[in-house]
Amino acid sequence: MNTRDPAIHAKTPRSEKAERPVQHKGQQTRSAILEAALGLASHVGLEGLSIGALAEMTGMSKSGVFAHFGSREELQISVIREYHHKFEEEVFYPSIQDPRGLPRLQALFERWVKRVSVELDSGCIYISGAVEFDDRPGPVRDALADMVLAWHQALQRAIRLAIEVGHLAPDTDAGQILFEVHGLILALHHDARFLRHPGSLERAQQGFVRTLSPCLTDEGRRLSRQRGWTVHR
Amino acid sequence: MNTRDPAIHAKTPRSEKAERPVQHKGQQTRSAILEAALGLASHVGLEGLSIGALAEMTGMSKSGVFAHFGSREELQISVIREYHHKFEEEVFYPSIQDPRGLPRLQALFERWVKRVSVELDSGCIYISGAVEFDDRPGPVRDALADMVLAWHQALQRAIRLAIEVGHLAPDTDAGQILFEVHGLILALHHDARFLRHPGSLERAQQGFVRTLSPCLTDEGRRLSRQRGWTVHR
DNA sequence: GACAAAATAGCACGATCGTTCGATTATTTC
DNA sequence: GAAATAATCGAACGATCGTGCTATTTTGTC
Repeated sequence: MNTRDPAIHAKTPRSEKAERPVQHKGQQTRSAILEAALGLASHVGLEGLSIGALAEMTGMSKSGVFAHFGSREELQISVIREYHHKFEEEVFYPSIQDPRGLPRLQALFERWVKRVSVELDSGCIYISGAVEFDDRPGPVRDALADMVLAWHQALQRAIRLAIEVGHLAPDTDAGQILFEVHGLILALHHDARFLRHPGSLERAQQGFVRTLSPCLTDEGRRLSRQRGWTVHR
Repeated sequence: MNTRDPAIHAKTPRSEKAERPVQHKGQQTRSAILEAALGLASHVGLEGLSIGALAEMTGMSKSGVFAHFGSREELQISVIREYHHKFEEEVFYPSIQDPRGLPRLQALFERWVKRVSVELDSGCIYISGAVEFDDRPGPVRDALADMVLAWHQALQRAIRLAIEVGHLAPDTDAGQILFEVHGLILALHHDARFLRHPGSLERAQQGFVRTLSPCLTDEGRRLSRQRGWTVHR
């Protein structure tokens, strides 16, 4: 179901549906606009989003597009929420099917990597948004920060779980691991998208095993070997 | 001298001075504009730079500002070059005074960290620019990529030097180290500036020693101990 | 099919953007 | 100090931006 309770909980309330006459045409074109906006924002950023361009893409009038959101800010926030939803659907949910511990952690990382690097040609709104709004307070920034924080906390939970099930050493600093792994994703985004360095994907993956390597327990080492992890200097 | 040959070589030719009548008033206000632009761009990004805002900041007319650059693009490129120059002056040159090997590498990292995190309140144009222009071909992107690449190569040289002098193991993958260390800086920029997490600076520093740790030779380990590096899991 | 409501279009507004051009002031050169 | 040149201003341009208002069309309900 698409109304599934999000497991990457964001603080933003989702109860905005109180329509009476059950109309669907509106929601339908709203979704179409949102999808176009998502594609556009991933190229030109959330700040680069313009209602005029969106109108042209969807073949509507400017005011027609505008009416669905009421303001540019609300449009931006909606785009962020839409991206969060897609991110949950493509990265989080499939990965928590894997058994907790190293397998799940690797699944999360792998899908995250895929989303950031290859993912057709669209950039990551979490990353570009963070740069655009690190100096701009307001509701857009707040919404973005909520989503990013929720995702980080979900990741940290997965790391802690790997400690609890005995794949990572008990004195492992989950926050530190998260910081470094997040850095790998950001470096990947930078090198692959901006510098267009080939081989960045392998660099990120190698970084992942290099980061976790010193934290592995005997059981974790056994698991990682059987998953084909090879760690170079 | 401020016309020192840049050691972080960028491919862009610097021979644009062919003035005859030795005028200085122009260059002087140009510098003032550029400084204001640098401050503004570090807050709102290179794309957020507007000539109108710059005119207001410097107390000039729009066309007065404009005349110094001839186009918005040229202004952006000039800002990038100015930032590169400042970066060289504050990060690169002071660090290569340190002896080659681990000391120099740490000095480079430390100053880089400082530039990205505390540096008053201004963000890093290399980082924000990379996100803004990863999808936007053109001369601005090219200029930015040149500068970033030059800096990365300078760093990689420092890493290779650390291998050559025997602080890092001979089979160390310099490119991989660069990738991961760069990731630490990006994560720092993200967590400190966007999420405003306290303690991000320590996370980055701990990440630095964690990344280098498995590559240290006996001599490198001795050196790092005497520099007070403590590596946790 | 009539009626109500929702969805969309059309038009105009003030603002700001980068840019051009001619006039004016400031600076440098002789 | 005069002449020449550089630096700056002021006004205007077309474009695009977000937004508000009023029609008009489309949709869902009975």
